[in-house]
Amino acid sequence: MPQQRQDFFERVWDVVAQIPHGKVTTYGHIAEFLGTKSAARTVGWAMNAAAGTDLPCHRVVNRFGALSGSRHFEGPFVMRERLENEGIEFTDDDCVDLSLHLWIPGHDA
DNA sequence: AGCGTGACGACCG
DNA sequence: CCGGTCGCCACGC
Repeated sequence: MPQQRQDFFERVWDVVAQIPHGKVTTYGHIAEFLGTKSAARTVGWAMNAAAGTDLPCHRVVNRFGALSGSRHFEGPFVMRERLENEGIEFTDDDCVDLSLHLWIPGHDA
C-alpha cells in the first residue's frame, strides 16, 4: 500500500476519532490496525501532534491501560477526569480497566 | 545528511 | 523478574 507511511498520522487520527464514547484503545492496537504493530511509538507521536485538537486522545492509553499521556493535557488529572466522566472505571494501579472498556479498531467496524 | 528523541511494545539475556 | 535493545515512523537540531 503506497501511502501507508505518508498518511500515518492521518490514519491514526481517523482511528482515534472512531473510538466509541466510554471506550479506550491502546497505541499498540492502533498501530496493529494500521499494519505496523511495532509502530506504537509513532502512534504516540501522532497523538502528540493531535494534542489540542478535537480528537478524543484521552481514550488512547498504553497496553496496561495506564494514562501515559496524561501529562500532555491541560493538567495531569484532566485525562483521568474525562475518562471517568465517560463512565470508565480505573483499577488500583490508576489504569483503565481494559477488560471492561477496551475497544479494538476494526473489531466492530 | 546523521543523530537523538518520543504519549509504545515485543523480545532477549 | 528486570534491565537493555530493537523496531517502527516522524520531527528537531
